Amino acid sequence: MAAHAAPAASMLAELKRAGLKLTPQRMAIVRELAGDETHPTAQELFERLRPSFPTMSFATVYNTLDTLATHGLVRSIRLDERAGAVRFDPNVASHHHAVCDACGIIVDLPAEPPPDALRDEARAHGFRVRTEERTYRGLCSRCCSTETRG
Amino acid sequence: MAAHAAPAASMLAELKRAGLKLTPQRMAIVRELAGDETHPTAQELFERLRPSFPTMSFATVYNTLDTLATHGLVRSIRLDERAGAVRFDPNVASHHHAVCDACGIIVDLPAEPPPDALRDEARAHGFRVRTEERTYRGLCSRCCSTETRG
DNA sequence: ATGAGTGCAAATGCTTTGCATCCTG
DNA sequence: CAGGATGCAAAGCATTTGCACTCAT
Repeated sequence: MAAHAAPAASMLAELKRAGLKLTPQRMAIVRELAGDETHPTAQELFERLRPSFPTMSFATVYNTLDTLATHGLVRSIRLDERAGAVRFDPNVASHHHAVCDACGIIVDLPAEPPPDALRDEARAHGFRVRTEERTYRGLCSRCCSTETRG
Repeated sequence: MAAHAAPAASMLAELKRAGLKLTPQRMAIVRELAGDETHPTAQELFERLRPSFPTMSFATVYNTLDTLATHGLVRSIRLDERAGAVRFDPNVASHHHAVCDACGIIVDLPAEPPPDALRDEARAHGFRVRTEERTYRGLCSRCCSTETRG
Protein backbone atom coordinates (compact mmCIF):
# COMPACT_ATOMS: atom_id res chain seq x y z
CA MET A 1 0.00 0.00 0.00
CA ALA A 2 2.83 2.34 0.77
CA ALA A 3 5.03 1.17 -2.10
CA HIS A 4 5.21 3.98 -4.62
CA ALA A 5 8.62 2.89 -5.89
CA ALA A 6 9.01 0.33 -8.65
CA PRO A 7 9.89 -3.16 -7.42
CA ALA A 8 13.44 -4.37 -8.01
CA ALA A 9 12.29 -6.94 -10.57
CA SER A 10 10.81 -4.39 -12.93
CA MET A 11 13.79 -2.07 -12.55
CA LEU A 12 16.12 -4.91 -13.50
CA ALA A 13 13.90 -5.85 -16.44
CA GLU A 14 14.05 -2.24 -17.57
CA LEU A 15 17.84 -2.23 -17.38
CA LYS A 16 17.98 -5.41 -19.43
CA ARG A 17 15.61 -3.94 -22.00
CA ALA A 18 17.93 -0.96 -22.31
CA GLY A 19 20.74 -3.32 -23.32
CA LEU A 20 22.66 -2.89 -20.08
CA LYS A 21 24.47 -5.74 -18.35
CA LEU A 22 22.97 -7.24 -15.22
CA THR A 23 26.05 -7.51 -13.03
CA PRO A 24 25.85 -8.72 -9.43
CA GLN A 25 26.76 -5.21 -8.28
CA ARG A 26 23.97 -3.58 -10.24
CA MET A 27 21.44 -6.10 -9.07
CA ALA A 28 22.48 -5.53 -5.48
CA ILE A 29 22.26 -1.76 -5.80
CA VAL A 30 18.87 -1.95 -7.47
CA ARG A 31 17.55 -4.33 -4.82
CA GLU A 32 18.87 -2.12 -2.05
CA LEU A 33 17.32 1.02 -3.48
CA ALA A 34 14.01 -0.33 -4.78
CA GLY A 35 11.24 0.29 -2.30
CA ASP A 36 13.54 2.32 -0.07
CA GLU A 37 11.71 5.46 1.01
CA THR A 38 14.58 6.97 3.00
CA HIS A 39 16.23 8.72 0.01
CA PRO A 40 19.74 7.38 0.70
CA THR A 41 23.00 8.91 -0.51
CA ALA A 42 25.54 7.00 -2.61
CA GLN A 43 27.64 6.79 0.54
CA GLU A 44 24.83 5.17 2.51
CA LEU A 45 24.11 2.61 -0.18
CA PHE A 46 27.80 1.79 -0.35
CA GLU A 47 27.92 1.19 3.41
CA ARG A 48 24.89 -1.06 3.33
CA LEU A 49 26.24 -3.15 0.49
CA ARG A 50 29.79 -3.45 1.77
CA PRO A 51 29.07 -6.48 3.98
CA SER A 52 27.85 -8.52 1.02
CA PHE A 53 30.22 -6.97 -1.54
CA PRO A 54 33.48 -6.19 0.27
CA THR A 55 35.26 -5.42 -2.98
CA MET A 56 32.66 -3.11 -4.46
CA SER A 57 34.00 0.34 -5.15
CA PHE A 58 32.57 3.77 -4.68
CA ALA A 59 32.88 4.46 -8.37
CA THR A 60 30.60 1.53 -9.14
CA VAL A 61 27.90 2.83 -6.86
CA TYR A 62 28.11 6.28 -8.42
CA ASN A 63 28.27 4.92 -11.95
CA THR A 64 25.30 2.66 -11.37
CA LEU A 65 23.17 5.37 -9.82
CA ASP A 66 24.07 7.65 -12.69
CA THR A 67 23.05 4.96 -15.17
CA LEU A 68 19.79 4.35 -13.35
CA ALA A 69 19.05 8.08 -13.35
CA THR A 70 19.88 8.41 -17.03
CA HIS A 71 17.41 5.64 -17.83
CA GLY A 72 14.74 7.21 -15.66
CA LEU A 73 14.72 4.46 -13.05
CA VAL A 74 15.63 6.72 -10.15
CA ARG A 75 15.55 10.45 -9.45
CA SER A 76 18.43 12.33 -7.89
CA ILE A 77 17.49 15.07 -5.48
CA ARG A 78 19.33 17.73 -3.48
CA LEU A 79 17.01 19.09 -0.86
CA ASP A 80 19.70 20.44 1.48
CA GLU A 81 20.07 24.16 0.84
CA ARG A 82 23.69 24.09 1.91
CA ALA A 83 26.21 21.24 1.77
CA GLY A 84 25.31 17.57 1.78
CA ALA A 85 25.34 14.75 -0.72
CA VAL A 86 22.93 14.02 -3.54
CA ARG A 87 20.14 11.65 -2.52
CA PHE A 88 18.46 9.04 -4.66
CA ASP A 89 14.78 8.36 -4.96
CA PRO A 90 13.52 5.10 -6.50
CA ASN A 91 10.09 6.64 -6.82
CA VAL A 92 9.85 8.10 -10.31
CA ALA A 93 6.10 8.61 -10.20
CA SER A 94 5.05 12.25 -9.90
CA HIS A 95 5.46 13.24 -6.29
CA HIS A 96 6.88 15.95 -4.06
CA HIS A 97 8.76 16.19 -0.77
CA ALA A 98 8.37 17.43 2.77
CA VAL A 99 11.68 18.01 4.57
CA CYS A 100 12.07 18.35 8.33
CA ASP A 101 14.29 21.30 9.26
CA ALA A 102 15.25 19.57 12.51
CA CYS A 103 16.01 15.93 11.72
CA GLY A 104 16.26 16.14 7.95
CA ILE A 105 13.81 13.34 7.23
CA ILE A 106 12.33 13.49 3.73
CA VAL A 107 8.73 12.36 3.30
CA ASP A 108 7.17 11.64 -0.09
CA LEU A 109 3.95 13.42 -0.98
CA PRO A 110 2.50 11.49 -3.91
CA ALA A 111 0.46 13.81 -6.09
CA GLU A 112 0.34 15.47 -9.47
CA PRO A 113 -0.47 19.10 -8.79
CA PRO A 114 -2.71 20.71 -11.39
CA PRO A 115 -1.28 23.55 -13.49
CA ASP A 116 -1.33 26.68 -11.37
CA ALA A 117 -0.94 30.41 -11.57
CA LEU A 118 2.80 30.21 -10.98
CA ARG A 119 3.18 27.81 -13.84
CA ASP A 120 1.41 30.36 -15.98
CA GLU A 121 3.83 32.97 -14.72
CA ALA A 122 6.74 30.82 -15.85
CA ARG A 123 5.07 30.46 -19.22
CA ALA A 124 4.74 34.23 -19.36
CA HIS A 125 8.52 34.41 -19.11
CA GLY A 126 8.66 32.27 -22.26
CA PHE A 127 9.37 29.05 -20.36
CA ARG A 128 8.16 25.75 -21.70
CA VAL A 129 7.57 24.02 -18.38
CA ARG A 130 8.28 20.28 -18.31
CA THR A 131 8.27 19.40 -14.63
CA GLU A 132 7.40 20.94 -11.33
CA GLU A 133 8.93 20.16 -7.96
CA ARG A 134 7.58 21.29 -4.65
CA THR A 135 9.44 21.14 -1.37
CA TYR A 136 7.65 21.80 1.89
CA ARG A 137 9.94 22.61 4.80
CA GLY A 138 8.99 22.58 8.43
CA LEU A 139 8.93 20.16 11.31
CA CYS A 140 7.95 16.50 11.08
CA SER A 141 5.50 15.07 13.62
CA ARG A 142 8.27 13.63 15.75
CA CYS A 143 10.26 16.87 15.92
CA CYS A 144 7.08 18.89 16.41
CA SER A 145 6.33 17.12 19.66
CA THR A 146 9.95 17.36 20.78
CA GLU A 147 10.11 21.13 20.26
CA THR A 148 6.71 21.77 21.78
CA ARG A 149 8.39 20.65 25.03
CA GLY A 150 4.94 19.83 26.41
CA MET B 1 9.84 47.46 -11.38
CA ALA B 2 11.91 44.34 -11.65
CA ALA B 3 13.81 44.89 -8.42
CA HIS B 4 12.57 42.30 -5.95
CA ALA B 5 15.87 42.14 -4.08
CA ALA B 6 16.64 44.44 -1.21
CA PRO B 7 18.91 47.36 -2.09
CA ALA B 8 22.47 47.24 -0.80
CA ALA B 9 21.85 50.13 1.59
CA SER B 10 19.13 48.36 3.54
CA MET B 11 21.11 45.13 3.64
CA LEU B 12 24.07 46.98 5.11
CA ALA B 13 21.81 48.71 7.62
CA GLU B 14 20.45 45.33 8.61
CA LEU B 15 23.96 43.97 9.14
CA LYS B 16 24.81 46.94 11.30
CA ARG B 17 21.64 46.47 13.31
CA ALA B 18 22.67 42.88 13.93
CA GLY B 19 25.86 44.12 15.56
CA LEU B 20 28.12 42.95 12.73
CA LYS B 21 31.10 44.91 11.47
CA LEU B 22 30.87 46.75 8.21
CA THR B 23 34.18 45.87 6.64
CA PRO B 24 35.10 46.96 3.11
CA GLN B 25 34.90 43.32 1.98
CA ARG B 26 31.40 42.86 3.33
CA MET B 27 30.21 46.07 1.81
CA ALA B 28 31.63 45.06 -1.55
CA ILE B 29 30.02 41.63 -1.42
CA VAL B 30 26.67 43.06 -0.40
CA ARG B 31 26.81 45.65 -3.16
CA GLU B 32 27.76 43.06 -5.72
CA LEU B 33 24.96 40.72 -4.73
CA ALA B 34 22.17 43.20 -4.02
CA GLY B 35 19.86 43.52 -6.99
CA ASP B 36 21.67 40.74 -8.86
CA GLU B 37 19.07 38.43 -10.36
CA THR B 38 21.53 35.93 -11.84
CA HIS B 39 21.86 33.80 -8.69
CA PRO B 40 25.66 33.80 -8.65
CA THR B 41 27.90 31.24 -6.91
CA ALA B 42 30.51 32.19 -4.32
CA GLN B 43 33.10 31.53 -7.01
CA GLU B 44 31.47 33.99 -9.40
CA LEU B 45 31.21 36.72 -6.79
CA PHE B 46 34.85 36.16 -5.90
CA GLU B 47 35.89 36.57 -9.55
CA ARG B 48 33.89 39.75 -9.94
CA LEU B 49 35.35 41.31 -6.82
CA ARG B 50 38.95 40.27 -7.41
CA PRO B 51 39.76 43.30 -9.60
CA SER B 52 38.82 45.72 -6.83
CA PHE B 53 39.97 43.53 -3.94
CA PRO B 54 43.01 41.60 -5.14
CA THR B 55 43.76 40.33 -1.64
CA MET B 56 40.28 39.15 -0.77
CA SER B 57 40.14 35.47 0.03
CA PHE B 58 37.69 32.77 -0.83
CA ALA B 59 37.04 32.14 2.82
CA THR B 60 35.85 35.70 3.27
CA VAL B 61 33.34 35.37 0.47
CA TYR B 62 32.00 32.12 1.92
CA ASN B 63 31.98 33.45 5.45
CA THR B 64 30.20 36.60 4.43
CA LEU B 65 27.56 34.78 2.40
CA ASP B 66 27.05 32.42 5.30
CA THR B 67 26.61 35.36 7.65
CA LEU B 68 24.17 37.04 5.29
CA ALA B 69 22.18 33.82 4.99
CA THR B 70 22.13 33.32 8.76
CA HIS B 71 20.71 36.79 9.18
CA GLY B 72 18.10 36.22 6.51
CA LEU B 73 19.56 38.72 4.05
CA VAL B 74 20.12 36.21 1.27
CA ARG B 75 18.83 32.75 0.44
CA SER B 76 21.11 29.91 -0.63
CA ILE B 77 19.72 27.61 -3.28
CA ARG B 78 20.82 24.41 -4.98
CA LEU B 79 18.67 23.87 -8.02
CA ASP B 80 21.07 21.58 -9.90
CA GLU B 81 19.93 18.01 -9.34
CA ARG B 82 23.48 16.76 -9.69
CA ALA B 83 26.77 18.50 -8.91
CA GLY B 84 27.30 22.24 -9.00
CA ALA B 85 27.90 24.95 -6.46
CA VAL B 86 25.45 26.59 -4.11
CA ARG B 87 23.93 29.75 -5.57
CA PHE B 88 22.92 32.86 -3.68
CA ASP B 89 19.73 34.82 -4.05
CA PRO B 90 19.45 38.36 -2.63
CA ASN B 91 15.70 38.13 -3.04
CA VAL B 92 14.30 36.99 0.29
CA ALA B 93 10.71 37.86 -0.55
CA SER B 94 8.47 34.86 -1.17
CA HIS B 95 9.18 33.65 -4.67
CA HIS B 96 9.92 30.53 -6.70
CA HIS B 97 12.19 29.52 -9.57
CA ALA B 98 12.05 28.39 -13.16
CA VAL B 99 15.22 26.58 -14.31
CA CYS B 100 16.19 25.99 -17.92
CA ASP B 101 17.31 22.40 -18.52
CA ALA B 102 19.43 23.56 -21.45
CA CYS B 103 21.30 26.70 -20.41
CA GLY B 104 20.73 26.56 -16.65
CA ILE B 105 19.35 30.06 -16.34
CA ILE B 106 17.29 30.60 -13.20
CA VAL B 107 14.33 32.96 -13.42
CA ASP B 108 12.50 34.30 -10.38
CA LEU B 109 8.75 33.85 -10.19
CA PRO B 110 7.57 36.26 -7.50
CA ALA B 111 4.44 34.92 -5.85
CA GLU B 112 3.08 33.59 -2.62
CA PRO B 113 1.15 30.48 -3.57
CA PRO B 114 -1.97 29.87 -1.52
CA PRO B 115 -2.11 26.78 0.70
CA ASP B 116 -2.89 23.83 -1.52
CA ALA B 117 -3.93 20.20 -1.38
CA LEU B 118 -0.32 19.02 -1.23
CA ARG B 119 0.33 21.20 1.75
CA ASP B 120 -2.61 19.54 3.41
CA GLU B 121 -1.11 16.19 2.54
CA ALA B 122 2.12 17.19 4.28
CA ARG B 123 0.08 18.24 7.28
CA ALA B 124 -1.63 14.87 7.21
CA HIS B 125 1.81 13.33 7.70
CA GLY B 126 2.11 15.35 10.88
CA PHE B 127 4.28 18.04 9.29
CA ARG B 128 4.11 21.60 10.50
CA VAL B 129 4.84 23.31 7.19
CA ARG B 130 6.86 26.53 7.40
CA THR B 131 7.88 27.23 3.81
CA GLU B 132 7.16 26.00 0.36
CA GLU B 133 9.51 26.04 -2.61
CA ARG B 134 8.53 25.34 -6.17
CA THR B 135 10.89 24.69 -9.01
CA TYR B 136 9.66 24.61 -12.58
CA ARG B 137 12.02 22.91 -15.04
CA GLY B 138 11.86 23.14 -18.77
CA LEU B 139 13.24 25.34 -21.53
CA CYS B 140 13.61 29.10 -21.36
CA SER B 141 12.38 31.21 -24.25
CA ARG B 142 15.84 31.48 -25.78
CA CYS B 143 16.53 27.74 -25.64
CA CYS B 144 12.99 26.97 -26.84
CA SER B 145 13.55 28.80 -30.09
CA THR B 146 17.00 27.23 -30.49
CA GLU B 147 15.70 23.69 -30.10
CA THR B 148 12.68 24.26 -32.29
CA ARG B 149 15.28 24.69 -35.07
CA GLY B 150 12.64 26.58 -37.06
C1' DA C 1 35.72 -13.04 -27.50
C1' DT C 2 34.54 -8.38 -26.88
C1' DG C 3 33.43 -4.46 -24.87
C1' DA C 4 30.66 -2.86 -21.06
C1' DG C 5 31.42 -2.81 -16.31
C1' DT C 6 34.43 -3.01 -12.27
C1' DG C 7 38.02 -1.73 -8.75
C1' DC C 8 41.49 1.08 -7.32
C1' DA C 9 43.61 5.27 -6.61
C1' DA C 10 44.43 9.68 -7.82
C1' DA C 11 42.32 13.97 -9.29
C1' DT C 12 38.84 17.48 -9.18
C1' DG C 13 35.51 20.78 -7.40
C1' DC C 14 33.27 23.03 -3.73
C1' DT C 15 33.43 24.41 0.93
C1' DT C 16 35.28 24.66 5.59
C1' DT C 17 38.82 25.28 9.07
C1' DG C 18 42.97 26.75 11.87
C1' DC C 19 45.61 30.28 13.01
C1' DA C 20 48.24 34.50 12.92
C1' DT C 21 47.29 39.20 11.74
C1' DC C 22 44.39 43.23 11.03
C1' DC C 23 41.06 46.77 11.78
C1' DT C 24 36.16 48.19 12.98
C1' DG C 25 33.41 49.74 16.67
C1' DC D 1 42.16 48.04 22.50
C1' DA D 2 39.38 43.76 22.21
C1' DG D 3 37.16 40.73 19.62
C1' DG D 4 35.25 40.05 15.36
C1' DA D 5 36.87 39.70 10.56
C1' DT D 6 40.37 38.69 7.16
C1' DG D 7 43.93 36.11 4.39
C1' DC D 8 46.34 32.18 3.51
C1' DA D 9 46.94 27.53 3.09
C1' DA D 10 45.72 23.15 4.15
C1' DA D 11 42.15 19.93 5.20
C1' DG D 12 37.59 17.88 4.31
C1' DC D 13 33.78 15.80 1.68
C1' DA D 14 31.39 14.45 -2.46
C1' DT D 15 32.03 13.06 -6.89
C1' DT D 16 34.57 12.02 -11.17
C1' DT D 17 38.17 10.09 -13.96
C1' DG D 18 41.93 7.06 -16.00
C1' DC D 19 43.34 2.72 -16.71
C1' DA D 20 44.12 -2.15 -16.43
C1' DC D 21 41.45 -6.15 -15.57
C1' DT D 22 37.17 -8.97 -15.43
C1' DC D 23 33.00 -11.05 -16.70
C1' DA D 24 28.02 -10.93 -18.74
C1' DT D 25 26.32 -11.47 -23.02
